[in-house]
Amino acid sequence: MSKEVNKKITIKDVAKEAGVSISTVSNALNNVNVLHPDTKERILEVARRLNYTPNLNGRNLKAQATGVIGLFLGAIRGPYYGELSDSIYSACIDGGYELEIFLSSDPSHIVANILGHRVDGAIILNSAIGKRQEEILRSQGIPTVYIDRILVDDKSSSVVFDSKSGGEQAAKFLLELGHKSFMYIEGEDDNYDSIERRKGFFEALKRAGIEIDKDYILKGAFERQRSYNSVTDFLDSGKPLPDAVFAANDLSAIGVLEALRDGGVKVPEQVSVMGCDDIETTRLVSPSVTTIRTFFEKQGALAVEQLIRMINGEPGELVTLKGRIIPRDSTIAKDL
Amino acid sequence: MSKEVNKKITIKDVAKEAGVSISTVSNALNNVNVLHPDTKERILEVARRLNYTPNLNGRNLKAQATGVIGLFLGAIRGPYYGELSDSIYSACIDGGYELEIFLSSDPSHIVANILGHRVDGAIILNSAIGKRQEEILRSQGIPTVYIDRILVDDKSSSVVFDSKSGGEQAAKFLLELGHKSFMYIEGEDDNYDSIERRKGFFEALKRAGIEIDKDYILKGAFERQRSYNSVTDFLDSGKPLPDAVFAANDLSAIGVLEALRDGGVKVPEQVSVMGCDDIETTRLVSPSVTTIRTFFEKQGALAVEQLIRMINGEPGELVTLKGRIIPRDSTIAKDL
DNA sequence: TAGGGGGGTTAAAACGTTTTTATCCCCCTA
DNA sequence: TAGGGGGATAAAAACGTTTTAACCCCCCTA
Repeated sequence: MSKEVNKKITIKDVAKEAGVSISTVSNALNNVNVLHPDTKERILEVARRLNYTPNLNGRNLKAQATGVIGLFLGAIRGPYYGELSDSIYSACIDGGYELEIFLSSDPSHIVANILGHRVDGAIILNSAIGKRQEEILRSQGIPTVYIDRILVDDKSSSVVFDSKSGGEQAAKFLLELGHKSFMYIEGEDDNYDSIERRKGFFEALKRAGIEIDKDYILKGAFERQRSYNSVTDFLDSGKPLPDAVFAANDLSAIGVLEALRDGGVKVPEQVSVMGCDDIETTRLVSPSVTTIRTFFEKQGALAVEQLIRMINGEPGELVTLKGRIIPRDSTIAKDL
Repeated sequence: MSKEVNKKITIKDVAKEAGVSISTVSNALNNVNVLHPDTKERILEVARRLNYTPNLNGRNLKAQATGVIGLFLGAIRGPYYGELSDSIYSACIDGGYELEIFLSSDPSHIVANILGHRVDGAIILNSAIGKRQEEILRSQGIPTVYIDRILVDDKSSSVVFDSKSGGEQAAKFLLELGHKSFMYIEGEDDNYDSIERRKGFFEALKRAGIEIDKDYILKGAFERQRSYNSVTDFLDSGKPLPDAVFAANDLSAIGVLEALRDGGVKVPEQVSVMGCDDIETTRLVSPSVTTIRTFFEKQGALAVEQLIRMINGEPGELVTLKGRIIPRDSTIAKDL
């Protein structure tokens, strides 16, 4: 069980084999049009034959720009991150950049990777990042796009779903269906979207003269199981049902649906339920879930666009996406 | 719009600020216990104050081993890759390695990244990789784990779900429920799992004296919509319904469910349906879908384990995971 | 024939680390 | 007092690139 030493092919090997200097090889590979066509062709042939692949550490060490964009996530599982990552990837390629994805929930580790890899820019979707890390990135002038918080300056952009307006839309939609009493299932504590959705929802209801009692604000943590439990506890308490439930995201709404079904409550006949995000599963469960599409594929493309703008020297911006209500079977007009 | 030059803090800056040489700084940072405690403390303080972060390109250029494992995927979206990636990440951390994820469907680009980043090992889940790339990796002695194909040698391991046995399990389960006539929804063409699942399913049925007619083998391509369309076309043809449908994966099974529902066929009363993989959605739809759990979280951990074994000089292995039937509401015993 | 010019190639420096080897200085001992 | 030893620090080489500046030849022109 010995760690084998595997000699990798370097530019030096190619040079020796082709009988030229390493600068000549470099020129041949990088298409600097200064070489004799025959020399160039010979070198390329040798490189191909030896399966030469440039050591990117060497290249990036020398280069002032690496051509790499880094995406920093806390985790990938779930219905959200995969789509987002794929769309970010496409946008990077279209923009002429490479993408590298780093998973981590340790803030200083994340910063070490951003700085250490000398990425040209970073896209961050990670609630673990704190003030101190933001400050370091700013002070070192790394172009950064945040997707789950708002922070805008010369080198920082934010691309966020307008969650407050989402909450307002939900309230408006449910009010127009004639509902009068409501329940809200909260998202994760301290989460930007969670806070804003609640704010928008509550303010819109207030404008319509409606307040929500504390007992009708339940914990959901953006999770299905957590929401299921909260609603089940509520049903056990015997309090009167609300006309409608707005959950901070779709997973949560699906948990609500299950809890109501298991509790013998008919949706949408007795209670209307709606979520937010429009993940695929909302279409597959029955009843299908009314929700707000947040276009998170688009968020990826916009994030990359912002990042490339900043890499090119332009200042950061705040980009906001509005949602759109997708009516499905879990909501129905209240018959009076 | 000028590309700004951002001078990054290097070890040299720290050395100058602390009034020592760069070797001393390096020693301080890497905990080589040879420095005077005061010097060390002073240097660490300066490094912290300047937000110094080592340039990994420099470090990796020098090092013979980078401590990095690379995960190479064609895409992340969907219910599968996210979970897998997360579990690979955890296993890497536990094993003392960093993980970097690269998205790409261009085979030579993938090889360029594996070799170019000098990762200590690679995990590949990408059907785009071909013989030529496998050969290059082998010839350069890069420890590699394949998750969607079988290739085993000194530096290559494979960690795959035993799809053939999965197909057999499905057949056995449905036969025991008393079903006599079957439909199979195929996965993606040329895909390892698709081929094996079919083989296992068909062979087990054959042993029971049952053959499936060509008209009852439908295209599904592992996709929900594609499967929906195929089944809908089948219903339109007016041919007699089978007792049970086995779909090559869960997404496909869900598409079948929808098509049957929309075609007025009751599941499981008229037709039993089962899938494979046990993605979360199978629990959420109604009826919930009977399926075979493939433990793809475990696959990640096993892949990393194999990789680390090979990095330490041991030869590759074939690791096979057996599935387990998860009975749910979409299957029922045939009443005779 | 001397000088200039230019096409083709190479030498050398630089990027930021780590690591091996050298240096320095002080104290101890003979 | 000379020499040795050892603790602390520094110098220098090396990793694999890219790039700038230099070089070498040959041909052309004056």
